[in-house]
Amino acid sequence: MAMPKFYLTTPIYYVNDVPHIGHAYTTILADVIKRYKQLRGFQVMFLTGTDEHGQKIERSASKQGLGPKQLADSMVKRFKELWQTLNIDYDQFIRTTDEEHVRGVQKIFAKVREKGDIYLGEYAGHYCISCENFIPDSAEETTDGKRTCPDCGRATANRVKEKCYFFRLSAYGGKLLKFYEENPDFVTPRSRMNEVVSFVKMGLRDLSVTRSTVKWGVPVPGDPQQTIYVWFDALANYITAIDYLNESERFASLWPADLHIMAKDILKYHAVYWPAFLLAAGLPLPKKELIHGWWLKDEKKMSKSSGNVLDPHILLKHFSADAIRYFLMREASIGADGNFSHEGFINRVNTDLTNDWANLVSRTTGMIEKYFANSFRDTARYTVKEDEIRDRYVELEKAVLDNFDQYQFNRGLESIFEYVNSLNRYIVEVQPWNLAKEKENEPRLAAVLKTLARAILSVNTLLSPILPDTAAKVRGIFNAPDPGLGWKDLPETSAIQPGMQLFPRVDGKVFFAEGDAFPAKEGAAPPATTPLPQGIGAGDEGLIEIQDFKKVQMVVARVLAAEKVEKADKLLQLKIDTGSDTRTLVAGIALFYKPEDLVGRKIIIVKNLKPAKLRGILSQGMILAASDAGNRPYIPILPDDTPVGAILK
RNA sequence: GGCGGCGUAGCUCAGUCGGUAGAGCAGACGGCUCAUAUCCGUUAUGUCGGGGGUUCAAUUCCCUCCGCCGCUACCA
Repeated sequence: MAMPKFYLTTPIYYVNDVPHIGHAYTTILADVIKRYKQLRGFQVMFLTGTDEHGQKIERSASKQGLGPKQLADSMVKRFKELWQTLNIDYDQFIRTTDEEHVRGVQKIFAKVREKGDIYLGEYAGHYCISCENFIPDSAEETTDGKRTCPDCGRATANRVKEKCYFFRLSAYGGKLLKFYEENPDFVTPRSRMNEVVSFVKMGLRDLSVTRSTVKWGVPVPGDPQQTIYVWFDALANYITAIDYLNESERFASLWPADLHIMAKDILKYHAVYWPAFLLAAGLPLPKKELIHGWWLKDEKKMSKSSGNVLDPHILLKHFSADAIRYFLMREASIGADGNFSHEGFINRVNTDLTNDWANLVSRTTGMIEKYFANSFRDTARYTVKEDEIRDRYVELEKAVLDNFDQYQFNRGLESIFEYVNSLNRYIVEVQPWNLAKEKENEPRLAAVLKTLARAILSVNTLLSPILPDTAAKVRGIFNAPDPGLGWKDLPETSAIQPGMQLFPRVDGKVFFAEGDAFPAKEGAAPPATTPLPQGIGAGDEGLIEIQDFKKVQMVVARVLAAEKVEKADKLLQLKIDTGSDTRTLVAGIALFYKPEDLVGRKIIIVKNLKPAKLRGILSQGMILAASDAGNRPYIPILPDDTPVGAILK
C-alpha cells in the first residue's frame, strides 16, 4: 500500500527582515508536524521559502547599494543557515524569483483573466509605498498636498492615476461562505474561522492585483507595464512550487495542500483571498489552515521599533536547537499568543529536559554501567509494577497521538512529562541500589533496568518530532535503531553506550551575565524586574510623568465649516483652523450637535493624533469633549476672544 | 458600538455536562544516593474578576457590571 501524502507549507518569508523568533516558530512548528506525520506513516512534502518582490525590497536594496536580487540572495542565505541550525528538514525552498514561480504566477493570472475575473480598471488616488497600498482619494491632504496613510501614518507618494487590474473578489463572497459552512474546520482554531466568516459576511470589494509603480515583481502577461501585486504573487507559491506550470503528475499528486501554517496577521490573505483565487482558477482548495499566535517578549509585542525582537542566534549560543524547539512547542498553545521570557525559557529547559528527561536517561544508563558493566541479560523477574509501566505507556501513547493529531503539542508534551516523572518515581520505589547489594537479586535488578530502558525508548519516539537530535542520541545509547511507535522491545542481552550528556544545564547567572538576554542594551545589567510599560509604573495608579502629558498637543481651533457625513447618523465633518493650518476632522457628535451650532466656535482639539479614516474621510485630530454615561458628548466652547492656535497646558 | 474570547494559588495554566477546586514552577520541611547539586515525599495560600438570578446546591447555567485580548465599525 502506498503511503498517503501530506503536503504542508509555511508562509514564504519577506526578505526585508532578518529571520527572527517568529519565523523560527512557524517553521519549527511545520518541521515538528512533518516529523510527526512521518511517524504516522505519511509521505510528507514540506515547503518553505522566501517572498522577494515588491517596492520595499527594491528600495532597501538600493539603500544598501545592492540590486534587489542580490539583497534577496543574502537574506536567503541567512534563512537557510538558520533552518539548518534549527534542524528544519524542509523538502523544498521556493523563492518568488524562481523562473518556474514567475511563469506559474503568470499562468494562473492569465487563466483567471481569461475567465473574466481579472479585469482592467483604473485607480486614481494616492499610494503608500510602505504598505504598497492605494489610499482612497477621499483622504484629506496633509500640509504638502500628500496624504497620510491610515494604516502606517506615513506620508503617501504624490497623487497617482493609473490603470491596474482588479480581481473580482466581490463575486466570491457566497461561494466562500458556502465553503466555510461545509468545512468548519478549514481554519483552526475555530475562533479564527469565525473572524474570517464575519469578515466575508460584511461584503467583499474587488481587489487590485497589479501595480504599475512597482517594477520589481512578476510582469502581467501581455502587459509588461503592470506588475502583479505581492499577495497574488506570494500566495501562488504554494502551487507554483509543485509544478502548477506544467500541471504535471507531481502537481496532481500533491495539490490540494493538506496544511498551510501561518501566524494570525496573515490570516485574511490565506483564508479569504487565496481560496477565492483558487476558485477563480478552478483549483481545489487547501484542506486546512493552522493559525498560531505571536510570541510576546515579556508580555509586549516584539517589534523593531521597541528593539525587543528576539534573535534565535543568541539563544543558539547557549542552547541546543532541541531545547529551543521544545520550549516553543511546550509553552504556547496553538492560537494563543505565547510569552517569551528568558527566565521562563531557562527554567523550562532545565527542569523538563535536564532534570527530568536527561537525568532519567543518565541514572538508568549509569546503573546499567555500574551494576552490569554496560551489558545485561534479561532474566525476567518481573512484577506487577513493570506491567503497570508498560500499560501506562500504552495509554499515554494513545493520548499523546490524539493531542498531536490536533496539533496540541503543548498538551501532549505535558502528558509525556507526567509519565517521565512516574518513571523517576518508579526508580525510587524499587531502589535498584539496594537490589544491587545482594547477588541473588540480580535477575530482579535486570528486569527493572530493562523495563526502564524500554520505557525510555518508547517515550523517546513520542519526543522525536520535537527533539530529533536528542532522540537519535538516545537510540544510539541503547543501540536501538528502530524509531517506530509502540512499546519498545530490546534483545535478550543488550549493551549500552553510556556517558553522553543530553542536555547540559544552563546557568541562568552565566547567561544573564553575558548580557545575551538583552541584546538591545549590549553589556547592560539585566533589570531586576520585568520592564514596565512605558510611562506607567505599577502601584502608582496610572500616574503619568509631565513628559507624557506633553506628548499630547492640544490647541484652540476655530470651526470654519461643518456638515453631516453622508450615510452616517453620528458623524460630523468639520473644517477647522488650528492657527497653523486648516484641516478636516470627523467627530461622532451628530446626534447631539447640529452643524450650525458649531460654525465659528472656538473648540479644543488634539492636534498630533495619528490621522484615521472614518467613513472614507481622513480625520486629522480629535475634538475634546466630555462624555456622560450614555456617551452623550459635551463640547467645551471657549470664549470668543480665545486666540486660535493657543496651546493648552 | 457590534461580534468572539478571556479573567481560577506568588507565576504559567488545567478543570468542573452544577455538589465550595487541581498540575507544574517558585517557597518551606523531610527522605534517598543510581544520576547533570539531579530524584522522591510532605506542605501554605485561593471570597475560582464584582454583583444579582435560577437551584436543595454555582467556580461551573442565566443576567449584569468591571478589566484585558482579538476581529470589526458611522470611536478618534
